[in-house]
Amino acid sequence: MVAGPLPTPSGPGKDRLRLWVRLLRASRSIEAELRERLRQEFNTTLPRFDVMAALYRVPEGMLMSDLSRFLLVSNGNVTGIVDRLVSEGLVARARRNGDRRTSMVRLTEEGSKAFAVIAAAHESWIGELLGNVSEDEARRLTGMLNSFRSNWEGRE
Amino acid sequence: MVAGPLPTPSGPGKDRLRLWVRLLRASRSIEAELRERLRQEFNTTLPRFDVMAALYRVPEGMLMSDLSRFLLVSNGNVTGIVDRLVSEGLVARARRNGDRRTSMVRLTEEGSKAFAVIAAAHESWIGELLGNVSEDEARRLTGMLNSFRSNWEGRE
DNA sequence: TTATGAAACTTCAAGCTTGAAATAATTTGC
DNA sequence: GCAAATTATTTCAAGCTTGAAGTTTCATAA
Repeated sequence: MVAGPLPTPSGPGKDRLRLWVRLLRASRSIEAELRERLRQEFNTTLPRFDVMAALYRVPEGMLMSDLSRFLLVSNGNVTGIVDRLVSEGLVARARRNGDRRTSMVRLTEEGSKAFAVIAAAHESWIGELLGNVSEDEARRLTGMLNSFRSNWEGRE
Repeated sequence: MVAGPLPTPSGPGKDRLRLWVRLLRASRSIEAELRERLRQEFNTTLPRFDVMAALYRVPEGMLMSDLSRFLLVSNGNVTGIVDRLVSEGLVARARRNGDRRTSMVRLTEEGSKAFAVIAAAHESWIGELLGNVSEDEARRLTGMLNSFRSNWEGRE
């Protein structure tokens, strides 16, 4: 995945392959740095941050399945992460009257406060780590990344 | 990480944050698709593919530590993946005379043949999944991604 | 009704991943 | 030479991740 043959290859499709390798290396580097800082500064993890970020947008909460779809991870995965967040008092499950299979998951008051602090740091880290990209360039890159999403997304 | 607040936020730094979210979602989607196909078609995993791809470039082999640096994963991680590849007969460890702490890890004949087949499929998958990106656009995107690597890389 | 199927979750085993601690071998400084 | 520091690797516990199998609840319809 990450490898790029050393005598730089050429041929049809090689440019896309190279793009993918770069994309993956970029996101892995940034992820590694964020994970490290989240651990050092806030004693938390990236998956927990992801879940809290998703919930922060929606005070009324989300279903487990919505959460898993939104975060692009499996159902069973979310169960474990939410379990840990619940045991830390940052997240709460609320059984619903209508459908007893589902439960709304939401940030607790404490979780919401904690997340706001972490999110502020997170945003400034991103600003630092992507500092070489101008705001304008960032917008253009974002647009280009959008364009190739449609190709495989929404198939499941 | 993946979350983007729904009432689209604005302000200084928001464009970089949005870029990061897109970048991460893009690479996660593609990774998920590749992982699925590697499993279905070749009964293997992304980490194993990564290790084999790294080794394929260098017939004489790599040290464990070079492998871990190259793949941006921890040392202990590589140990486990290489262990499994060795038990599958795809990779071999060779103790060196010079330095008995280290061992050269290389693809076996079988591993090399197997990888060539998988790599061809992989490249065509990438061509398919990034089909919306023209070759020209791919080159430009790659260049832009390069530009912001230097900002945090090579710090450790 | 009531069975049949679908949907929302959880559980589970296997594998991946990390950071820290442990081992072993080499290098450095005295 | 030899202690101390460094380097290369493995081991380990904890957590993340997946796909598959299992449970409970709901929806459909004969």
